[in-house]
Amino acid sequence: MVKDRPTIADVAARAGVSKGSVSFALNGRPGLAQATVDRILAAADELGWRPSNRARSLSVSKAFALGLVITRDPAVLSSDPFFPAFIAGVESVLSRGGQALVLQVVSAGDDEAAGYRRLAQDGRVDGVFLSDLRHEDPRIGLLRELGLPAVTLNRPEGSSPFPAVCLDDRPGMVEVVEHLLALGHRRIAHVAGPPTFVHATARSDALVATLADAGLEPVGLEVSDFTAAGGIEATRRLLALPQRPTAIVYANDRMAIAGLGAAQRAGLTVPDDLSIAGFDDSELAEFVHPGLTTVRADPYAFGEAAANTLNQLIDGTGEVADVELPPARLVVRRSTARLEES
Amino acid sequence: MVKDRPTIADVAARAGVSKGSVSFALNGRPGLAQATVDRILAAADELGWRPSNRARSLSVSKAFALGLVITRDPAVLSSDPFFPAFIAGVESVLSRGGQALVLQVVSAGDDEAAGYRRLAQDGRVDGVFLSDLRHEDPRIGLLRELGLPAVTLNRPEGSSPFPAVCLDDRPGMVEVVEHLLALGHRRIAHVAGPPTFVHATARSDALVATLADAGLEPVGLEVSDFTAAGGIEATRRLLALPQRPTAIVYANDRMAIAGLGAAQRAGLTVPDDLSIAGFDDSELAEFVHPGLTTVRADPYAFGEAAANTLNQLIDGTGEVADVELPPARLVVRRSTARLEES
DNA sequence: GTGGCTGTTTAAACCGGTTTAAAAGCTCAG
DNA sequence: CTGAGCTTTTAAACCGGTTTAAACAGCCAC
Repeated sequence: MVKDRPTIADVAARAGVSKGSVSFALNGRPGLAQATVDRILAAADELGWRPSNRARSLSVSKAFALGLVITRDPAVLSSDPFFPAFIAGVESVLSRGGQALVLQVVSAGDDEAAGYRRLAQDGRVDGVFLSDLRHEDPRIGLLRELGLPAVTLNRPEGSSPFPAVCLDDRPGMVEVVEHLLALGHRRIAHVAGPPTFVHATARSDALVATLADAGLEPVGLEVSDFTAAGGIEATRRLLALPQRPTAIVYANDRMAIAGLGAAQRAGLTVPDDLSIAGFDDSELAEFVHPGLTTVRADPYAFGEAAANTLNQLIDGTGEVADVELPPARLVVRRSTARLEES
Repeated sequence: MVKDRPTIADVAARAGVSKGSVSFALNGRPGLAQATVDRILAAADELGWRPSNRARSLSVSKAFALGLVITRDPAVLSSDPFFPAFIAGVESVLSRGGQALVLQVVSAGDDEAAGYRRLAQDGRVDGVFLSDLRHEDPRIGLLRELGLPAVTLNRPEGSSPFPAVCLDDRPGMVEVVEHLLALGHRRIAHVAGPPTFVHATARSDALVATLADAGLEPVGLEVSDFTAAGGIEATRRLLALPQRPTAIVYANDRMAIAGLGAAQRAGLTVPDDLSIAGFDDSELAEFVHPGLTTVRADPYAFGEAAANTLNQLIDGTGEVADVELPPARLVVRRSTARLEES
C-alpha cells in the first residue's frame, strides 16, 4: 500500500552504477566523472530519493540533531518569553542543514544530569545548548565528561571548554538605572532573580554598581524567583518598608507586571506614586497599563548565533570563536516617570 | 582518549554467546534458557552497555521519537501559555520509554507542509501531534498521505483517520457567560480568535449559543488574532461603540490582559465600569490588577494523554480510542463584578 | 608488448543492532 | 542405536547508508 521509499541501491541500479558511486555523487566527493555524477543525480531525482537519516546516522556516527534541555518548573517555564523566540532562532538555522531540534524539559525537582546523560548516551544529538548558566555550574563538567559538544549562552565564570555566545544584559540594566536617576529617583529598590543564575546576579550587580556610581545604594533588595507570584510577594515587602521606594526595578517582566498589579492593588498609581521597570520586553509589557519600561534583547538572534556556533564546533574545523551579540537596550514606556516630590 | 561505548558484540563475547542471543535476552524474547539470560544481562551490566539508538532505529525502522510542529509566528508563540506546559506533559511520558521529542517551529509565513514532510521523510519521528486544528485542516490529508501516525488535539470536524485527544473548551465558555449573566450583565461583547482555528470558533460559538439561550446576542463581536496587540485594537473598537458593552469576554488571556490595559488607559475602572474575562488562566492572570476572571484547562495532562495515545497508535495493537479530558473550568477573580446600573 | 601512470569505478567491509533459518544438543520412544 | 520432537543457540542476512582498498580502463612512453 504505502510505497516503500527508494534506497540508495535503487538509485544505483537505475543509474547503472554501484552504491558507492551514488554515495560519492551525493556527497560531492571528487573522483567521479562529471557525466556519471549527472546521471546519478538525475536518477536520484527521478526516484525522489533522499538518503535515510537513520542509515547515515549509523554509518557516520552523527545524529544530525541538536539538543536543548530546559530545566525548569513547567509552571515557571509556562510564560517565559525567552525560550520560544530562542528556539525559533535555532530552528531557522537547523531547518536549512536538515537538522532537528530535540527538546527535553526537566522539572526543577528531577535529575537534570540524567537528562543530559540520556541525550549523550542515546546519541540523540551532536551537541547541546547550555542555557540559564548557574554559578559553579555542574553541567559544564558533566558535559566535558560526557564528551558532548556544547555552547554556553553567555559566559560562565571560571574556565570553560566550550565556546560562548553572549548577549550582555548589563548595559540594559545600567540604562534603566541611569534613566531612573535622570528622572530624579533616589530611593530605588530591586527585585532580583535567584542568585544561583549567572544572568540574575549579572543584572543585580549592574544595578547595584550603577547606583554606587551615583553614590547610592538600593533602598530594598529582594531576592525572588522570576515568577509572578514571587514578584507579588517581593513587591509587598518593598511597599511595606518604612521609607517606601519611589522606583522598583525587576529582573524580569513577569515579576514586574505582577508587581505593577500589586502596587495598584495597594492603591498606588503607577507611575505617579511609584515607577516600575521590567526586563525582557515580553509581549504584554507594551500593553499593560501603564506600558512597562523595560529592557529588550533579541532572543531570536541569540538562537541563530548559538546554533551556528554549535554547528561550527561540531564540524570541528579549527577553533570556534566566542560570539558577542548586541547588548540588551532600554525601552522607555509610561511606567516610569519623573519623581514629583510631594 | 574517550573510551568507545561497548557494542552488542562486546557483551556477546563477555557472556560467551552470539550477538543474536544478547539481542534476545535484552528484548525479553522467549527461547533462551533462564541461566543464559541472566549471564547475558550480568555481562551487559558490567560493561555498562546500552543498545545504540541509531542501530536500533535502522534495523527496526523506528525513530523512537515523536514530533511537534508549531506553526506560529515567533512573536505570537512567545507568550503562549499552552505549549510549554503541554510539552512538559509530553516529556513526562517520553522520558520513561526513552523516547525523544523533536520540535519544529515553522513561521506563519513559511511552508508548513514542508515541515511535516521533512519530519516524515527524514524518518525523524514515529508520529506527530496535530495542534491548533483548523477548519478543513489540510494537514490531516497531508499526514495520511505521508503515512505518518498522528493524534489530533481535539476533534477536527469531518472524518479523521487519527485518534483525537479532547479537552473541551466550551463548558468553560458557557460558565463564563452564565457567570456574567448572573451578575446582571446584558450587554456582553466578545473578542474572538482567528476563525480558521477550530478552538477559536468553538469558544465563540459557545458564547453566542449561551447568550442566545438567554435571549441575547453579543453587543459586539470582534475577530482578532490572539495577540496582545490585537486585543488592544479590538477593545478600542468595542469601547467606541455607541452603546458600550458592560462586559467583554476574550478568547484568551493575552488579549484579555491587553484589553484590561486598554480599558484602564481609556479611563475606565475594571470591574466597576467594565467586566473582563479571559481564557487560559495564564500565570499572569492571577496577578494583574484586578485579577482576571478566566477559564482554566490542564495543558500538562493534555500533553500526557496525547503522548500516551500517540504511542498506542504507533505500537499499533488494535484500535486506539479517543480520549476525553476533564473540560476547562471557570476561575472567578476580581475583573468581573455585579453590574451596578447607574 | 609491457610497464607505469592517472582517472574511474566497484566490491566488500563496516556502523550496531534485529531477525530468520538452520544447526546443535538433549530427551525419550521404539 | 536411531530418529522424532523439543529446547536452546548460532551464523548469516538485513536495515541503508559510508568508506576503503582494490580492480579496471585508457593512455602514453619505452
